[in-house]
Amino acid sequence: MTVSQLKIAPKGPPKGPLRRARAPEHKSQRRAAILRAAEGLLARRESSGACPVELLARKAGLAKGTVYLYFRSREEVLLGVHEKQTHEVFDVVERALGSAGASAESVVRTGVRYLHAHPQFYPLAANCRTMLDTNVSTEAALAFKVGLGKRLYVLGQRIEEIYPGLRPGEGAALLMNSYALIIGLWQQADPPQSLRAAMDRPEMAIFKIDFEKQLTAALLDLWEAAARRSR
Amino acid sequence: MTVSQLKIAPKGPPKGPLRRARAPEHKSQRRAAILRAAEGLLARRESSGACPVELLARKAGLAKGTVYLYFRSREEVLLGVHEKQTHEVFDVVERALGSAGASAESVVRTGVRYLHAHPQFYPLAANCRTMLDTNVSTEAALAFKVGLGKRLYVLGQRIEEIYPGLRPGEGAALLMNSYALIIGLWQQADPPQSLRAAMDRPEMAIFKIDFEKQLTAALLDLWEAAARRSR
Amino acid sequence: MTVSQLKIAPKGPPKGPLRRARAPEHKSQRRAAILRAAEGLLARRESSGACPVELLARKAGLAKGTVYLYFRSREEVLLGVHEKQTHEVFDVVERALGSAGASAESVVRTGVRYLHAHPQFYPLAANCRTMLDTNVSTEAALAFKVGLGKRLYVLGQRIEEIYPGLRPGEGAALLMNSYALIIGLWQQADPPQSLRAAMDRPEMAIFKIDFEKQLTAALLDLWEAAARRSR
Amino acid sequence: MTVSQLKIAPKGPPKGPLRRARAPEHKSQRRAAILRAAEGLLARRESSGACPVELLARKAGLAKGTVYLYFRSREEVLLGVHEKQTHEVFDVVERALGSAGASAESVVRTGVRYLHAHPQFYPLAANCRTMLDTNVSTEAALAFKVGLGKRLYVLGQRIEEIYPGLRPGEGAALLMNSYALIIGLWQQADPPQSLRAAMDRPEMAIFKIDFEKQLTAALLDLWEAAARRSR
DNA sequence: AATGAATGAGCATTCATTCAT
DNA sequence: CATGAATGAATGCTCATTCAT
Repeated sequence: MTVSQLKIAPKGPPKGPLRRARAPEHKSQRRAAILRAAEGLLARRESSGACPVELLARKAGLAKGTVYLYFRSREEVLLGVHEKQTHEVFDVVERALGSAGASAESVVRTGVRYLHAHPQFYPLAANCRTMLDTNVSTEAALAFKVGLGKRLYVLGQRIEEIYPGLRPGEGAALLMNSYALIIGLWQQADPPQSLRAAMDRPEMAIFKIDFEKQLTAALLDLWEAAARRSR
Repeated sequence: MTVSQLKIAPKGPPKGPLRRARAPEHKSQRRAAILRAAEGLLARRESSGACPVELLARKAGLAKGTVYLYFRSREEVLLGVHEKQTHEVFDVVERALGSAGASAESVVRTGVRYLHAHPQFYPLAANCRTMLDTNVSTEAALAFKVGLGKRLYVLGQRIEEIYPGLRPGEGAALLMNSYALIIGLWQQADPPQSLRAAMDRPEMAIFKIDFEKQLTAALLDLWEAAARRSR
Repeated sequence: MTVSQLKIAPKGPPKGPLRRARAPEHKSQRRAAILRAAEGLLARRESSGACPVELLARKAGLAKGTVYLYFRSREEVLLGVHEKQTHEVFDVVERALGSAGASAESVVRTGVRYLHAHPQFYPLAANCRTMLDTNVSTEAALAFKVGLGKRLYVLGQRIEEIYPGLRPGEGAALLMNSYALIIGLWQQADPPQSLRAAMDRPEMAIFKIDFEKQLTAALLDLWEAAARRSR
Repeated sequence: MTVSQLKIAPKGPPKGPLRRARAPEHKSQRRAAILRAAEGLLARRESSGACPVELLARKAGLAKGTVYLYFRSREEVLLGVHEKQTHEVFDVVERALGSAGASAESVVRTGVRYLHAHPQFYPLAANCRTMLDTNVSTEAALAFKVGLGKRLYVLGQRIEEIYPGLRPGEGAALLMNSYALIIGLWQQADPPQSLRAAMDRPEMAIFKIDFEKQLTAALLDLWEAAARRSR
């Protein structure tokens, strides 16, 4: 083994070329597979959005170029992951809102519990604005936003049914506020990598909060204020 | 005009001969000048935080290397800007809390009004978590956080004086929640560059919110919930 | 001609469309081409080993990034060149040792003659230690050294066959000493660029030695001393 | 302490400006002090020649700019250190050659013993050629070489007195060969930083030589060959 | 469709040297 | 003379994206 041969040795197990996705449903499957792989990868990475396409692809068992057959840019992959995760959160909230005896408390607690179990949601959500500003086509950004808007609309209406005094749009606003609080509070509460070790210092005590508890309380404040307004 | 400046035609605005900052107070001025230049630059840039050091330096009328005499990395400059802006917000809140007849409403409105006049605060604040994770020394991250924590503590206490029923720490938590809501809601409400043109479509109507109004309302919900709890 | 090459006029020699090296043997060829290009470049450069990657790449008809597909760092390219040259020297010595009637004199003269015809060997060899200390992975440094060691071992044994009285290892030591003398003497004898013009001054006469002659004589002293010891 | 103040805090103990060196002898003293400081610094550093001027200056208790009052470039400082060390080696050899009953063996052993006690000599000596090629004025390079040449001449003559059969110049050549062997063998034998840990592997055994012993033996071979020739 | 070799713009950072103070 | 702030050229390397195979 000479010096220059070092970089040439095959990096992984020799992969044969993947079976080709020809039918449309196969394409969707592959797209989803990429998103799933990316999600798994981001879950482990602390650096919120930095993630070379090479890694995404390898994790999905694909070659780099293949990713670009399904997404227009790296950021659109990440946006896709974020979109998926967001809709999953909305799914949970939707079910909670639809269940018998749904209340602000039950919905909020269900949502927070879900997020606690799926923390990979946070970093992408926190980076979403930056992503949309960077290398995402208007088309993709629009698709993402419109999809989000629809859910906000539908779920907002359901909330307005629960709290009949709310004016039109206040349900959606409540959701948006909740979403904002979640993202914002995580950004404050989750210590960055470089501070993990320093969190035990007395000066940092003020930041050692019980994230879930404080979030739940604040969300309930928002939801109950809305409820009160509707009476 | 130094020798090396003569070699090639200057690329940017003609620089006058730069006075050297020898005295500590001059150094502080220069440091502040860099921060001010960066702030001005970021205000114009949509890409929330990305900004080549070369540009920062040129905007400040300095050479690239000079920036590194005052900051350890590009990210620490940005963190410095964010720190400055955050303390300015806290200053405003502090004054509002200290004025006679301070109420949740007066404080919240003052804060929101200030932010409305200083929108350059938002993008950096939204990116703060990412910045802290990227190329910022533990030392700098700690200095930033500790400084923030102190203000949270002091102002939190003042809030607890206004609302005497609050338990210790609830004032700071209220501030943190407010901060979170502000950042989070801006991220949702401020349309990214690529969507500016598309905001008039009907599908996007749900996102065309009156940011200040909705923020004020939500903040008041939080603050009044705290007040109610303290009774 | 790729799209991006069209954007700006090419800075260097016009590049034909580069065939992609997919098969392992093509990769080896490309790797060898980079080494060859680097070797050629270094031969012209007096600065013994400094050479921007950009230049290496251009000389090889490649883009900068491509070099990093085949080598981990600039220094590993140079180490690769040095490795190649060193093995070529060893090849020559090996052949000389294997020929009928091989003697210290014949081997030494053959080696010196080869070096005389390939002076590009010297500057890299003289810089080898520095290279290994700078930006070379342990892996690469090890590969280089182990490869070298094997040849020293094999050739050392052959020398011990010629001089049967040598103790095990003395053959390799003789080679190493010879190598050391070659490198060391070149460093003394080859005038640096800045002194080329001054070599005719009387004070410098002492350094105007007949490099090949003095080297040959000293090497023979070493080899014959070994031979004598073995009797 | 805010983020941006971090880089401005004074780095060392506050130094008053140094007493000015006005008289010529003071200048020499300062020059020597810089060389001494640099020597001390390089002794600790494994990376042979890399050493920011800032560090050199700080180690000497001076400001960066002051160094440039006494040397034309960083490399000329290093060359100065090397020159100093080389002359110290020659001093030792000179004394050994001058002592009663001087023999090849006594001189060689004395020299090797001295080097063993002053290993900081090696890295600079090994880098000398590169230094002379990089950023050293012809004037400085010439001064260095001429000074070296004089000593080679004087000591060479003394050797020729000991071994009366040597032809003129063979004494100096013997010295030069010895010097070459020393430098060259150190480069082979001293493992670079990245390989320190790997030296215990069996494949590396061939390089785990007893440097002093092998060097002494080889030097004696050279010197005794010269002696024999003179008979 | 899939691959991964090739590309090269982009950028942070270092550091020798200058020169205003 | 001494200082150290200011300079900016120099450069290694990454990585998103393209496109020949």
